[in-house]
Amino acid sequence: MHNDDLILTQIYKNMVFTTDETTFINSKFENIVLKKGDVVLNAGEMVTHQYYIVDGCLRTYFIDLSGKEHTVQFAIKDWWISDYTAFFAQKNAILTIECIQNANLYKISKNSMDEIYSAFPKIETYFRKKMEKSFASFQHRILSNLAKPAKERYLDFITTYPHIEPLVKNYHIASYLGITTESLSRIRKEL
Amino acid sequence: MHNDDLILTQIYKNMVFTTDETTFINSKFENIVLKKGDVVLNAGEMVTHQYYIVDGCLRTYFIDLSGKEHTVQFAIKDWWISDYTAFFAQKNAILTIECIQNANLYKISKNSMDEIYSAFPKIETYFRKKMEKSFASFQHRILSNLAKPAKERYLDFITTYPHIEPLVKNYHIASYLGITTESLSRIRKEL
DNA sequence: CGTCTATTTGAATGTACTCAAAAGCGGTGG
DNA sequence: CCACCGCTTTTGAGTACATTCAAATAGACG
Repeated sequence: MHNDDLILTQIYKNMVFTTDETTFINSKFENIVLKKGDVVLNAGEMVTHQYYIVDGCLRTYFIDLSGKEHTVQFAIKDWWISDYTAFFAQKNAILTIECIQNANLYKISKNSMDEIYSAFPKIETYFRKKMEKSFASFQHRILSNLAKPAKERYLDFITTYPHIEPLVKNYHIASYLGITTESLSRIRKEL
Repeated sequence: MHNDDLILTQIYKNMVFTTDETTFINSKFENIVLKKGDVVLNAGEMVTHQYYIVDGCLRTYFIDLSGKEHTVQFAIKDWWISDYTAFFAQKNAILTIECIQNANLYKISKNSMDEIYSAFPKIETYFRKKMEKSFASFQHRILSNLAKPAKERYLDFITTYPHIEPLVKNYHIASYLGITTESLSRIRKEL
């Protein structure tokens, strides 16, 4: 299989395109290889792209006024990642995107996405539905943060994302759960 | 102006439709009048509709295992409200939608939305963008909950939603901020 | 083995919580 | 007009949980 075909078969599963369409869409993607520790996007920079993860693990985080890091999202194989708030509005990032396990990505610009949307309404539908799922998982996380104590949130995390847990450090999980590393350590001791 | 025209001019501002299109879209909406205390949707029920608010104020809330209420969203004039997680997936609600100030709504079913989407891709784009904004505000709230102490979250709330604050009780705000009424009272005393 | 990073442990502190009770506010009916 | 009732907010005292800061262990890797 030709390398360019790989993008579409992975990203737009179950969709059928002509050769011309395939060529058009593939021309909008660019491959990137990252090493652990690499930063794809720094807070403050203009956000022009979103990233599809072929393999590896990344996270987005936010640094608050007191200097503390807060992990917003982890992302692994077959997930999309960006600072979406800034991406949608074409503004400067408040999040930093960092590679935490060697990764292989495809990036695509917002402009290219918009071109694809107008050329292929099916893809807009596909992304609207993805967005709806993200919306649902964000809402679930808000409820979880409001309603559950740290220990249960930790248990939820490791059961909901069993594939992510082994790829990330405990202090990443702590910053995702909104607690300190020390508190997470104490929670883990109780289990 | 004929009453039916009102729906479209309010909801789909800046979009132009023919008479037939207007008739088609308007036929999908149904008007509802609610009084303070009325419940539009109960947790556990199938979620088939979303609601556009012409006037009044509603909220969605979640009741956790210990019986505590957690307000997920407030909504006023010109906002949409539903249990979107359940609405998108056509599942049973985990949220309850309650009217907290006499309200006038238009409701529309998911099926009707899908029909409108396929007939008018512009409307799908419009809703995708709305979804993107909701996504952004949810993310903002997650960051805010993780990064800021209760006092700042309260100040953020009253400055971000000055039109909502006078319509809701303090205990609603507390349950939105994730703190108790007593804590909110103490925070307010300090200001 | 030594160094760097990550995790754990301890002790003191602080913030928000629970439970219980008092005060404030708004509307209704006598 | 005022007394009463229900609902909302406030106050107080004791408690629980997570935090901070500092230091000790445990792992990973050259």
